[in-house]
Amino acid sequence: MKKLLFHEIHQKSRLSIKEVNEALKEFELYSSQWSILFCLKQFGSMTQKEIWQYMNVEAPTVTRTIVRLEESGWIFRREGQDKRERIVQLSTFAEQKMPAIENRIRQAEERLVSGLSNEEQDQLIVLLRKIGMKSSGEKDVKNG
Amino acid sequence: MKKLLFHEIHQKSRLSIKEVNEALKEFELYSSQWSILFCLKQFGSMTQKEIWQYMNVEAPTVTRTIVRLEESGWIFRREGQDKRERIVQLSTFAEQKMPAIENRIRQAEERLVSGLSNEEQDQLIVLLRKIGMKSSGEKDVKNG
DNA sequence: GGCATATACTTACCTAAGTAAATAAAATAA
DNA sequence: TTATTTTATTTACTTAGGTAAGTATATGCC
Repeated sequence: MKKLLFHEIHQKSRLSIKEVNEALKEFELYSSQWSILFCLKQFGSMTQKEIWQYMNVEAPTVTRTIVRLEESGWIFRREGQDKRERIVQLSTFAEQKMPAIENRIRQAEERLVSGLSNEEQDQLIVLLRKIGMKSSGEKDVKNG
Repeated sequence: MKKLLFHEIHQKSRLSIKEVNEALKEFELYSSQWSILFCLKQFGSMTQKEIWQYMNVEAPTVTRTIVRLEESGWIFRREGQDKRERIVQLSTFAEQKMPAIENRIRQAEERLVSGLSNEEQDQLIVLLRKIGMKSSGEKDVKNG
């Protein structure tokens, strides 16, 4: 019986999250919090909308995680020109800690992919990125 | 800046789950419920432990999902020889519905992987399965 | 047999992600 | 200008996953 790709991805995703959470324990962070910090590290200050759009999650998910990151001092928020939006920024505390955390994460990730050669790792990313991308010009699902 | 594999997998996992949940709506099922039904379809009656071991999740997760599947009539449970364990079995209702649901899921999955050739799809599964496996051959849990 | 340990499952509580609806500010139409 | 619609964020509630601890049955050792 042919196994579904969906299940394979789902399982490896759970496995990765578990590994990352384990690695983050010493920093008292969770994987979703890390994802946002990593995002801010790359792009600098961002509105919440920019964050959830980049991360491909919904707005409420980001709200919740951001609130916790703010409470624990990793980020802070300020008003933008547009008073609806809130601009998120890393705290200096976070800025200082980021390199060590990123190191720890890459270390965990290396363990996860230690069974793959470098070429295989690159190939895997290429293939993953093709998931959910239409082959030919097909209608978008947005207005179903 | 090199993007982390962890994030790629995580994103595609969420995307797949969303797609699968959408496909399952007409059957009033959720993706995790489907995963268990699919498992039982493949292997027949199983104890809860066999289910969570095969699915690589923790026991409480399976308990919760199984309870809901039982309440909505998709499965039922009976005692085994060992009175601690509970043997899970598809209901005849579920047996009848399964082919249609599996069709619907495979259809959703085809949309997800429509950007990949057949060779790429096979390659992707091969690479995914190597994640979390140490370079020197490690044993699989229960490959059906 | 009786006590200690192990096993299968459940309960309680945490993070994470989703949808739907509420709120507040901005943009647009009348 | 005022009224309507759109947009950014939040709140409430649901599924889904995890860990830790509790319960009931099996198993081992004395």
